[in-house]
Amino acid sequence: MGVTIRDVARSAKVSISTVSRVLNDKCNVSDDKRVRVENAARDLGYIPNPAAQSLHSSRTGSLGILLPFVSGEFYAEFLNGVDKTAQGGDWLLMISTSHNSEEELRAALKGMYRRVDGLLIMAPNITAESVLLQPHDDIPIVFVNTRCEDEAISLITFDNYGGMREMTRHVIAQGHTRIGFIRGPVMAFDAAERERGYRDAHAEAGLAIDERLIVPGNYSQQSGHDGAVRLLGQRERPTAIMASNDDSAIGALSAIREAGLDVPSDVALTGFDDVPSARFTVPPLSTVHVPVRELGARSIQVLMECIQTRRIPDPPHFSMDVEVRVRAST
Amino acid sequence: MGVTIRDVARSAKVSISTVSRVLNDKCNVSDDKRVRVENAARDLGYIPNPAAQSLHSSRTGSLGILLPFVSGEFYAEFLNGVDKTAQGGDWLLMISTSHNSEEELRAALKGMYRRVDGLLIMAPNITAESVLLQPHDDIPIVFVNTRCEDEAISLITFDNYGGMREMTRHVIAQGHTRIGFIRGPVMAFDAAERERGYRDAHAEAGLAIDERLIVPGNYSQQSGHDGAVRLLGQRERPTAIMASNDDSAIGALSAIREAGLDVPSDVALTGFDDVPSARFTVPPLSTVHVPVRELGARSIQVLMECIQTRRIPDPPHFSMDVEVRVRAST
DNA sequence: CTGTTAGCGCCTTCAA
DNA sequence: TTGAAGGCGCTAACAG
Repeated sequence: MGVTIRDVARSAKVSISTVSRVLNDKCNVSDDKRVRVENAARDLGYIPNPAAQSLHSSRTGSLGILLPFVSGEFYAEFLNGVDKTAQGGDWLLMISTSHNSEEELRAALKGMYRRVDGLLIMAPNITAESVLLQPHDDIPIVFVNTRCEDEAISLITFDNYGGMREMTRHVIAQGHTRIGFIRGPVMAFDAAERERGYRDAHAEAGLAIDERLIVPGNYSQQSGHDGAVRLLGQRERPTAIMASNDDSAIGALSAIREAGLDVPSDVALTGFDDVPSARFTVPPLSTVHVPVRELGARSIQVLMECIQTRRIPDPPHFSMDVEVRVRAST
Repeated sequence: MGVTIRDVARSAKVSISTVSRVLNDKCNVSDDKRVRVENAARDLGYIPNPAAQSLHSSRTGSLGILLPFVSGEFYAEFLNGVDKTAQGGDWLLMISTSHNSEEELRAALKGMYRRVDGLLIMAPNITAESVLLQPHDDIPIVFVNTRCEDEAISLITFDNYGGMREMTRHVIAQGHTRIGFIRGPVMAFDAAERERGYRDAHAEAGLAIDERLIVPGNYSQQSGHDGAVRLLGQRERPTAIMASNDDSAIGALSAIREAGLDVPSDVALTGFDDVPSARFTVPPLSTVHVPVRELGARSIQVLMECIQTRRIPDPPHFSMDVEVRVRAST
C-alpha cells in the first residue's frame, strides 16, 4: 500500500539512487534516465514518504503554532496571515490551541517534539522565559504577544500599552473624566499592559482614577456586556467606557443600548484590536487598530528566517505599530 | 542531538528492544529492568522520534483539517470544537486553509500525504465526489458542509436549506411580502441551499419573488453592508432583509442604520449561523442557530472512529439540527 | 554517470 | 525474559 521509491526505480529500470537524484539533486543524471524516472514517478503518482525523509534529514516541513483559547475574529485574522505566509514558503501548519497554563503549553510542546521545525507561540498569560526554562528541543521559537525580557528570545509584539494610552488620551481630550474600564483576563499580559496605558494616561492628565470604574472581564462579548451593566448601574455613571478589546466592546454596546442610552451622546465607547466587525457596529467603533493579519504574517516570516539562518533575528524583539482609529462611538 | 532509544538502553544497561517493550507493550519485562528503563527515559527526557515510529507503523498521530477561506467567528468556533475533541483523543492537528478551488484543495491534499491518518475537509464550493475522483491516499476522509450524494463517503452537514426555509416562513408570518435576500458566495453549496430555502418558503406561501430583491454577497460584513445599501436604494424598498449569514447581517445592520432606518420597525433583519456576536448586536439578531462547535466536535469524533474501525460510519451521512432563534431584529 | 550500501530511530519477529 | 537482527522508505557516501 503506497508506492515507494523502489516501485519507481523498478518501473523506470534504474536504481533507487537514480530516482532519488532525479527527484532531488537534479544533476549527474543522463537525460534518458531522467525522463524515464520522471515519467514513472508521474504515472505511479509517487510522493516521497515524509516520515522517511524526516528520519533521514531530521527536518519535517512543518511549523507548530501554539495558541491560547481561540475565539472570535482576532484569531481568525491572525491565522489567515499565518497560513497564507506559511503556504508561500511551502510549510505545513500544526496547530494546537487552548493552552492557558504553563502546564498545558508544555504538554503541547512535548506533543510537537520532532514533528515541527519551528514554533510560533502566542501565550499572553505566560512568560516566554518560563516556557523555555524547561529543557526543550533546539528548534527555533518565535513568541508572539507574550511577556518576554530576554533578548536571546525572538519576540513579535504590538504596543498594547501605548495603544491604550493613546486611546485614553483621546477619550480624555473629549472631556470625559469618569471613564469606565472593562479589563481583560486577569493573567493575560496584554490585558495588564492595556490597563497600564489607561492608568498612565489618567496620571498624565492629572486625573484620579476611581477604582470602582475598573471592572473585570475576559475579552468575551458576554463579559463586556456584564461589565457595562455593572458600570452603568453605579450612582455616578461613567460618561465613557473603554473596553479592553473589541469583542467586549461589542458586548458593552449592547448593554448600553439595553439601558436606553445612546452611544456616543450618553456614553462614549472604545475597543481594541480593530477586528473586521468594528467598522460595522452601530455606531462604528472607535478602537485601536492592530494589524492582526500582518502580525501573523510577520511572525511566520521571522520564524522561517530563523529556521533558515539558524539564528534569532536582529533585533530579536519587534513591535508592530498600532494606531487609534476614531470612528463614531466617541 | 536528540536522545534516542539507544541512549536510554545504554543508560539503563539493557538492549533497545527492552526499552521499546517497556515503553510500549508493558509486558514480559522484569520489574528490575522496567524500573531502570523508566528512570533512564525520564532522566534523559526521552521522547520517541515520531518519524521513526511513523516509518515503521505508517501511522502519524495527526489529523488533517482542510478549510476554505477562514474568516470570523464561525471558523473560530468550529476549530474550538475540533481542537478540543482531537486533544481528547491525543491527536495533533495539521490545518490548512484557503482552499477554494479543486486545484488548491488537491495540492493541499497532496501536501498532507502520509503526514496524517485522516482528513476533515470542509469544502462548500466543491463536491466531495470530485475531490475523491483523483487517486488519493486510502486514509479515512470526513467531509463537512460539502455537497455529496455518494453514500460511500462520510459526511457531516447541517440543514442549510431547512434552516433558511424556516426563517423565511417566520419572516413571512410577520406579514412581510417584499423580503430582500443577500446571497452568499456564488460557488458555495451552502449558500445555494440557503437561497433555495428562501425561495421555497415563498412558493409555499404563494408569494412571487421579485428577482431584484436577491442581491449578491460573499458572507463578509462588507458584502452585507453593500447588499443592504443596494436593497434600500430600490424604489419599492423591502420591509425585511435576510442575510445569508450573520457576518453579512452585521454589515447589513450598519447600512440600515446609516440610512436612518430602524430595525425591526422599518426593516426586519435576519442572519444565519448564530455566531456569538449575534446575541450582542443592537437589536439582537434573529438568526438560524447552527451548533458550530458541536459540528466541529462531532466531525472529529466521526473521523477518529473511522480511523479506528477502518470503515465509514453507518449511516454515512449525518445532518445536525439547526433552529430558528427569534430575537429582536424581526 | 550509475548502482550498492550504510544508516536515520524505532518496532518486532526470531532465537536463545 | 532477553538480545540480536531485519526492515520501514529515503538520502548520501562510496565504489565502480
